[in-house]
Amino acid sequence: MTDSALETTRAAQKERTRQSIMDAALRLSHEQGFAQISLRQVAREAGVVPTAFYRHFESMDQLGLALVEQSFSTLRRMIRDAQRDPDTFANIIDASAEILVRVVKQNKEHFGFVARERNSGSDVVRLAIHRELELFIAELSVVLVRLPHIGSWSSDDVRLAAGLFVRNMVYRAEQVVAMPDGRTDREEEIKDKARREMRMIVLGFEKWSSDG
Amino acid sequence: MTDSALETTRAAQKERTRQSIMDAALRLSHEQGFAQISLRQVAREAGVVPTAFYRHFESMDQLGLALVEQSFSTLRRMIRDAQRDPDTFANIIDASAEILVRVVKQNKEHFGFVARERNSGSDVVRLAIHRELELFIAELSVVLVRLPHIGSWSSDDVRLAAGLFVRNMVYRAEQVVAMPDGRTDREEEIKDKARREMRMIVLGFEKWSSDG
DNA sequence: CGAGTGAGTGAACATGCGTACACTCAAATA
DNA sequence: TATTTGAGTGTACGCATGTTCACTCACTCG
Repeated sequence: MTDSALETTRAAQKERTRQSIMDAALRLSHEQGFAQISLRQVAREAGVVPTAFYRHFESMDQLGLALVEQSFSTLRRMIRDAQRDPDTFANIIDASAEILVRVVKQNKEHFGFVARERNSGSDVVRLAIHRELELFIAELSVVLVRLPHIGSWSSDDVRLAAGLFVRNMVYRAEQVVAMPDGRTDREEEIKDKARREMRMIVLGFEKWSSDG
Repeated sequence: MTDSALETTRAAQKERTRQSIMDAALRLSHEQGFAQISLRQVAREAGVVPTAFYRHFESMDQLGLALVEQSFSTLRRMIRDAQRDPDTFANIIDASAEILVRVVKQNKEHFGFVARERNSGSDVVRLAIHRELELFIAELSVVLVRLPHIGSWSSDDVRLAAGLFVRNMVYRAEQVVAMPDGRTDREEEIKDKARREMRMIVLGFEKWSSDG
């Protein structure tokens, strides 16, 4: 009846199994891609019999949707933290590069999942990711519009700029995910490239607004 | 013995079958992704018995590599044509947007294949695509370096800029591929967005060189 | 405490898969 | 013309898959 940390109730045990299925799927996806893995593989990796899978998800597609949701809640936490950080407005570029690399490194499975499944796999998973990325771009637009040069732009232009930013961040996130664990030199290199790219884009912003 | 157009020699027939296998794979990939399709599906779609597949490719991976090669030869022809076109230097942005949409529309299967399989599927196909994209970025760098503002940059910066350009073009190419056939309004919209994005990036180029 | 619920089990199934093998029979070659 | 070659065939195999069904038995709740 209590909901303490070491819960042994039925509901808590079910939740634990559900999570171990999701973790197993994330782990296997990392090596083969979500669309390539089978229900039986997931069940095996999760230490559960294939039929037990159905107690938690009605199909692999539903599992995929759950993973999309979980991954993007990580992503949203990232942008929320970034907005709270006072450095963000002082120097949005360095702060963004820093936060990007740090958070992605801490959540490789989730970001890897989004980056990988964004353009492949089942339609339902791909569409869910694209919808979430659109939402993410919309959120970033709200942040951008408060920046010095951008306040006066059309909302269409802001969206376009936010899209450029997000797609570039997703690309660099992919590289962080692909990075071998020990290589902090590669990490600095990626951070530096992300920084320079963002600077190029932001410089474009400035010129854009002064032109028109 | 002659090599006329309607060749019926053994070698010509073999080539025809090989091509029909590649076409079948491209068609099926469009709907399910290359990694999801089976050797037997490909053979069936090509109108050939499964074992005949092995007369032409030793595995699905080898088929995938052949498709990467064929797709990129299309891409390379595109950039070569763009360089020949005198308008390109006069107005690189409008010309690029125009060429991008036109050529991608004419080769949806190939561009779709590259866009889709770039981040998924078998390791060997993914790595081959990334290598080819690096080559493509290198080629574009050679074009960029001859533009007014860029001549004085470090080669590292040129590469970075070329990367921004190529990744954005790949993204817009994806959209053209995903576009329903009749929708020329969507086509103009994509072209317009590509143009504005490239302008933003290029404006960044100008400021970059005046700052640095 | 005693009945009922539902997470997890284990056997069974039809299906599609990759690949091995022995084959045919037209075109190429000698 | 007689022989060789090799693209395409047909059968057969063992294996992994998704889903079904009847089951157990610990936990929940009246």
